Amino acid sequence: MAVNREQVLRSAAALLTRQPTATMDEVAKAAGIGRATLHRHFAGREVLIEALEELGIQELEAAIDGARLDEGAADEALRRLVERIEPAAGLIAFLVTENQLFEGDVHEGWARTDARFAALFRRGQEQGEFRIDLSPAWLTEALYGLIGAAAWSVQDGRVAAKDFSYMVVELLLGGARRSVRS
Amino acid sequence: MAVNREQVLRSAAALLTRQPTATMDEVAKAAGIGRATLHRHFAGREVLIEALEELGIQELEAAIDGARLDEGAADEALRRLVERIEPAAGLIAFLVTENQLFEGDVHEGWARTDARFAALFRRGQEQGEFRIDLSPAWLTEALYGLIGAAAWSVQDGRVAAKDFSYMVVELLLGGARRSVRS
DNA sequence: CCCACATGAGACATGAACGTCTCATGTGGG
DNA sequence: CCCACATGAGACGTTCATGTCTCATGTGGG
Repeated sequence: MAVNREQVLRSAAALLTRQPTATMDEVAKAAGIGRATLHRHFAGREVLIEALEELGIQELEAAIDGARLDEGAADEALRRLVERIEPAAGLIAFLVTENQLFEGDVHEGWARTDARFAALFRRGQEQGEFRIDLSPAWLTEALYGLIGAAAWSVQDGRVAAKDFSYMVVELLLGGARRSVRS
Repeated sequence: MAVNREQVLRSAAALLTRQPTATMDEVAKAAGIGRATLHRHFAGREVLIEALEELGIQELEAAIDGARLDEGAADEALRRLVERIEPAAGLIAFLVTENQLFEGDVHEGWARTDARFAALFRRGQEQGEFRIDLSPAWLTEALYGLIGAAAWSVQDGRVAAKDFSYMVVELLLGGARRSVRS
């Protein structure tokens, strides 16, 4: 009887990832509930987006935790990270774009994840694994960008879904990893 | 007296790049003209976006032409390309996001530029400069993604504007260029 | 078994942006 | 100099999504 909040959020995330401009009515339909019920659980579109942001950050932080970024080689840690991010890539891409669109204050959680990403890149630089001429801040932004590009490409069928993790990690690592150069 | 269409498009591009959800009224204000006049030149928001798309593709193709992608080493060609794209990066990022949002048929121009990008990457692979385990299609998407990430980062002041070209090219090339690996 | 309560469907009001229209104005070209 | 014409300001009607409300319904728990 009682609506499963988690389930509603999941279906909303899935829909909005594909169709960011979807109506509250469409979100409700996608969740298999009425628009009124949707409003009873999420007072408005803004609240719904905030809840999705909460969910996305939660999953992102879970991925970071699970990847144990401070253990082992930095490139291996990055590999573990992207693999764990993949399931939430679509949602992350949606939220990043959403944050780009509206100038309202950003959720504090993003600062936390940004810092943890940057810390990984900094560690890699200090240990001599990553090149130092690309700042951790840029590498962090680039990671978000590549995740979004890959998520959209897979969604539109331009590239195979199974290659997601490989493509992102290999492209980013190749650029971030210090290599023999002339 | 007569409104300068080009100038209106430029200011609209500048505004929408920063604020993609800007109103027609805001676009008009930004151009220093009345909303009615804006409507006289661009029948509706959709028409305005189409005109901006035309402008963006035009600049992108001009950048591609100027970069002479089929001359010299592929990595140098890519370097020339990104340098010439930079001035239009914000507009390109806006248009790519816009295309991602709406499911309406995409402008044919994107297929042309995509093909020329992919051709460059393919040439690099065939000449042994670029690694072959990342498809030209993915490298093309990654290039768009990195350009967008860099444009937004610069816009928000997270990274320095002068580093734009260097950051994009170095990260993308490092990943695409075949390097000594274990 | 029965009632409380969450739900679904839909009506209704609101607000925002859009597109159209009118009219006064001022300038630029003939 | 004078008139045609593009412009600016704003009023107006329309559409669309949103948010609120009511009411009938059906189920689940006591």
